[in-house]
Formats: sequence, C-alpha cells, structure tokens
Amino acid sequence: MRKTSAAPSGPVGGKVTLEMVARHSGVSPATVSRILNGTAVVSDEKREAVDRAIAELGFVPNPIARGLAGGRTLSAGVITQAIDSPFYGVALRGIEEVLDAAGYIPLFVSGHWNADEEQRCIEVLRARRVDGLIVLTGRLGDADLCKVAKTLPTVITGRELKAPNLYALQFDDFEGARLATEHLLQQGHRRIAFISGDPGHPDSHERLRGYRAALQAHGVRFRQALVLPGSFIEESGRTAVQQLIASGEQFSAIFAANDQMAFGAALALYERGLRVPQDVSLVGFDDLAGAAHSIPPLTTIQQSGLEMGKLAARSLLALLNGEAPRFTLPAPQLVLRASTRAVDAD
Amino acid sequence: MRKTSAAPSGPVGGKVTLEMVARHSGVSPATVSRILNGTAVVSDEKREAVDRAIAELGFVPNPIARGLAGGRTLSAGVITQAIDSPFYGVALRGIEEVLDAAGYIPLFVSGHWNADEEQRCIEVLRARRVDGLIVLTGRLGDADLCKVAKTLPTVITGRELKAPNLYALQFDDFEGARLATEHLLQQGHRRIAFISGDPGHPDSHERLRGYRAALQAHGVRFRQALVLPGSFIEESGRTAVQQLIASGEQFSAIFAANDQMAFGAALALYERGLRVPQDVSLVGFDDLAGAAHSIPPLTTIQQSGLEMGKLAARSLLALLNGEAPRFTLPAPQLVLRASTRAVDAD
DNA sequence: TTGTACGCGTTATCAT
DNA sequence: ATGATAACGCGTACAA
Repeated sequence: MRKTSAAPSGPVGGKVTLEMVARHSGVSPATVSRILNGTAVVSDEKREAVDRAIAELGFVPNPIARGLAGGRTLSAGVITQAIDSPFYGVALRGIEEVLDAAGYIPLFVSGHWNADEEQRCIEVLRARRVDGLIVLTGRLGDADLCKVAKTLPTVITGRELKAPNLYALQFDDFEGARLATEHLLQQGHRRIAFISGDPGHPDSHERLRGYRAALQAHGVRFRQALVLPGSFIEESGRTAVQQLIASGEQFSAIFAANDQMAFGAALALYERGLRVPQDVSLVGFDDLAGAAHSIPPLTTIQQSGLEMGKLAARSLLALLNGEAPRFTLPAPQLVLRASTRAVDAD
Repeated sequence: MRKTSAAPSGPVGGKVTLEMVARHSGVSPATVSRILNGTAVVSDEKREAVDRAIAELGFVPNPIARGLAGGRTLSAGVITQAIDSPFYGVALRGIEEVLDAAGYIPLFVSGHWNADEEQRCIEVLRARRVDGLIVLTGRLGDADLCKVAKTLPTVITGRELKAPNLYALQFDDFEGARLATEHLLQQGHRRIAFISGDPGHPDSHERLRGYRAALQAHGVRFRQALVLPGSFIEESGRTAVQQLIASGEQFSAIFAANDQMAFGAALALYERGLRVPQDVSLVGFDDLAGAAHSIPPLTTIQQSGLEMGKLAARSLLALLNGEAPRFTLPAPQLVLRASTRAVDAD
C-alpha cells in the first residue's frame, strides 16, 4: 500500500490554520481566504496548490474566527416555542436540513409562548451574532418583530406581515378549518362541535372563522354552545368534550382546532363509552406524526410542519443573499382516515 | 418622569465593546475583562464604575470574540438522532433548560442513527469550537467516543462506558423491561408477546433480557415465536402484531419495547377488532407524552427523558468545571394506566 | 491591584 | 491577480 505524502492527521484537523495552509502552498493567507470564499479570481495553479494543501493538512476553517473578522457567523437563530413540540419539532427538522445543506448551523432556542422570553431569546441570539433569525409563530408583537428585522434578516411564520428585511410565511388556517368542517358537513353532520385553540393564539381566530364560514355556506346555523374553549393541548380537548357532554347539547361530530386536542377529545369520548366514528365523527388539524396511528386513525388537515420549516429556512437564505423570498406554504389538505363517517342528516 | 442619565441605547446594545466600557469607566480593558470573568480581585471602586458603565452603555460581551481569544465559547454540542423525536425531544428540553441557566447555549445537531453522520456532526461541532459534547445514545462506537472525549468533555447516554473526560448515563433497560413483564405476569398473563426494538440498538438487547428474566422468575416458558422484530417506530409495532395474529400463536398480552411500537400494536389490534385491554393487554416503554392520551391510556415504563436531559447537561457542566459527575438516572417505574387487565391464568 | 501588549484565525482594505 | 497589513473584540501573560 502506497502512502500518500503527508497524510491528513486523522479526520480531525487538530489545529490547522489558514495561515499554515498558506505557507504549505506558498501563497499568502489572503489568497487562501479568497479561494475559500470565492471572493475573487485566482490562477488555476495557485488554486490547485491550495486545494491540495487543504486536503493534505486536513484544514477546517474556524467559524469563530470567521465570525469575528467577517461579521458573518454562518449561523441562524431559530426561536421555537418548545423544543419538544410535536408540531414545531417537525419544522425544526426541515430548518435543520436546509440550513445544514447551505453550511449554516441553526441555534434553537425556546420562547415558551411568552413574549418576554422571546425577547430574551433574541438578545441571546444577537449576542451570538447570528446572521439571521427564524421565529416560529410566537407571541412577539408585530412592531417588535419589525424592529428586530431592521438589523437582522428575519423570517416569521404564522402571521401576515410586510416589512423590509422581513419575510412572513403564513398558513391558510381559514381554508384548512373550512375544509375540515366542509368534510363533516358533506357527511351529513349538522351538529358539529368546535374545540377552539386559545384566543391569544393567532391561529385560533382564523380556524374559528373557517368553521363558521363552512357552516354558513351549508345553511347550518352557528351555535355558540357548540364552540368549546381549548388551549391546543390534549387535556384541554378532553375537558372540552366532557363539558360538551355535560351540557346536554346534541352533537354528532367534533372538529378540534388541532390534533392534540382531537386526541384528548377522542379520549373523553372513549371514557364515556362513545365510539369514534360510529357515535361521533372527529376531525383534527395539523396531521401530526401520531395522527396516522391514533385509534382510530385521525382524519385531519395536513399542515406540513416539515415544509414550513424548509421554506422558512430557504426564505432566510434568500434574505441573507439579498434576494426577495417568494415562497408560499402549500395549501391545506384534508387527510382522510378513519375517524369520520357519513350519517343521515338530522 | 425623571430621565436616568445616559440611558442604555435601547435593549439592544448595538455595538458596545469592552474597550468602550473601559474608557467610559476610566480603567483598562483588562480590568473590565477580569471583572466580567471574576479572574482576579479588583477594588470595589473600579468594579462599581465598570458595572455602571456596563449598564449605561448596555454592553453585552461578544461570545464570538470570547471564543477566539479565550478558547471557550460557552456553547455545548448536542447530538440527538432526530430533532423531532418524541422521546429525545423531551431530553433536549431538559438539556436546554439546564445549559441555559448556566449561560451555555446548546448546538443541536441530528445524527439520524447513523455513525457516519454522527461523526460529521462532531466535526461540525468541533469546528464551532463547542466546549463540550452531549451524545444522546446513537450508533457511534465506544472507541470513537473515547477518542473524541480525549479533546472534548463528553457525556453519552444509553450505554455503559468509562473513560477520562467522559461520563456515561445509562438507563436500566433490563429492570424496566422486567418490571413491565412482571406486571403482566402478576395479572395472570402467561402468553406474553414481546415486540423488540431493532437489534442494532443497544437498548433492545437489555429489554429482551428483562422480559426473559421475568418470565423465568415466574416459571413461564420462553417462546421464540412470541418475540416479534420491531424497529422502535409505530409501523413496526403494527406489522409485528399483524404477523403475530397471522401466525396463529396464542397470546393474551403484548409488551412492546417502546411506546411508539405499542401505539402501532394497539392500532393493529383495533383493526382486527381486538379490544385493549378486554381481549389483549398492552404495555409500552418510555412513557411518551402521548401515552397518557392514547386509547386506552397506555400502561408503560416511565423513563424520564426530561430528567435524562437535565442530568446529561449537569454532568457536562461538572466535567467542564473539572469535577467528576456522580449523577444517576432515576430507576424505571411502572406507570399504571388502562391498557392492561387481570385474567385467569390459563 | 492594575495596565500594556500580544495573540486567537480569519476577512477586508489597501497597495502592487 | 496577489500580497502586506490592519482590523474584529476579547483573554491573558507579563510587567509595573
């Protein structure tokens, strides 16, 4: 076996600096830097020599030094609400994938649905000199967000907002909710309960609107008693159904404003001996990973967290690149599974 | 309203440097640095002057420059397998919480259960000059891990391993599985199927051992036909049960090596018209967030991901501090819910 | 106790 | 096209 001259010192380039590469290849550090960044044109000979030196020495550029010198850290801040959220988690995955492919590293921090915490997150990220910011929904005011965007390219999801250096990616909650309700209506349901998300959340309002719009389009009267408060978590869906049943109000179907509440609702029904879908039809919203394996598999509105993450990341990269992002989230789609069934209209 | 003299220029300290603080307070940059890091003793007057200057200027130290100069970045690499994993996601939350409180920021990267990818993650993190590393289980070989630990304080979960600069946090899979099986046995079940995790995963073997040990302790013969292969995801649990049923083998209970497979198993049973727990008892492993709201609520082995994350982070902080961590994961516990019931021993 | 001066590894600005 | 040289913001010997 032939030994290549000057093999790299293992996969880990201990402390090989750009300057060493420069010396090793007989050029100046500046030239090496240029080659690395494609900043300028260099002669092919030098380029080759440098490339070889890089390979032989196992040189890895130091992002820290880069950040100090160039002002860019090749890192992006991502504010999510809880790192273990079933919905946003998938979005993080999409962000990670796209950013990583572009040489960026995401810095994930959690705001816990709290504007103050989100502000703190931004300080932390800014201190870390991230090149850009992705905010997954959250509670931060539009004004604050715009101010942040003034000095930090920002992508925000879950709201409509136009500002320089800022791009908003909004999912069509209204249409999603309309679709879900429409499906139930088509199956002959007339008494459709709606478990809403908490009012402070921007998505909640639109989903309620979609529900009402579908009802109206079918000439079904809206009943306030069929709208139950929820907070986007399982337990709130469960409580809502318990209250609904206790209220004595008639219903043959439930539309929950997200899957987690739908799961809770399903449990409450189960606990009362009501079967889904034989006794009650159920539709969720989000299409979480668990929806396909719940019992019964949940019919729901697909809102691709993965795609959302990917597009958010691509938008940020565009912003960072001085371009104007033009991405749009895919339209909501009904995913038909086994939690609804047709009934004779009452 | 009284204006405080020289109010900070907004919450965002635009570009205030340590040197500016030094000038503003009439001391040298070195002194400011010392105060910031508690590196040396300083006279109270100077300290006060500096503190005030920091406040007035709204100075925020630049971690990037710090990293370059001091070699510490106050950041820790965390290799998880999938950023959206329901089990490890909770662990990330614990890590984030503890690290954040200590002024560290976690850099989350995903290895996707692939040793090569994990290696790449390590390169990336090393390039980012993280101060330490937490590896959540994963497939990396022990030897590789020890090598990494030579130059980077490391905490690893999911395996036993002793090495300098390395701390391993291992959950008692054997005992957990034994507990689960024992519970079923106590309820009178004798034909207990076991859906195992995939063989490449370190946890799988121990859980199988625990299952067998419990069987043996009760004088119940081990039947290979009751052991189904799985891969720790829902669909594999579903397939396993389908095969089990097709095989004609008798069984009254199922123990799945994790909750996700238990969910899949429950679905397969549901699809065949078998009720849990009336016809078949079911036990999972992990106690995922969803287990409490599955139908029926799943009896399972609690393995606190949150605690695991917290302890991993604390261990790393100890390592970083030159101390020897002495943390141990809490013992596994059976969480009794509604997916099992007693039967007359056959 | 405090200040001076240098270095960390890279990019950017000048020259050439 | 390429090479010096000066930042970038901070930590830390070393000196005082």
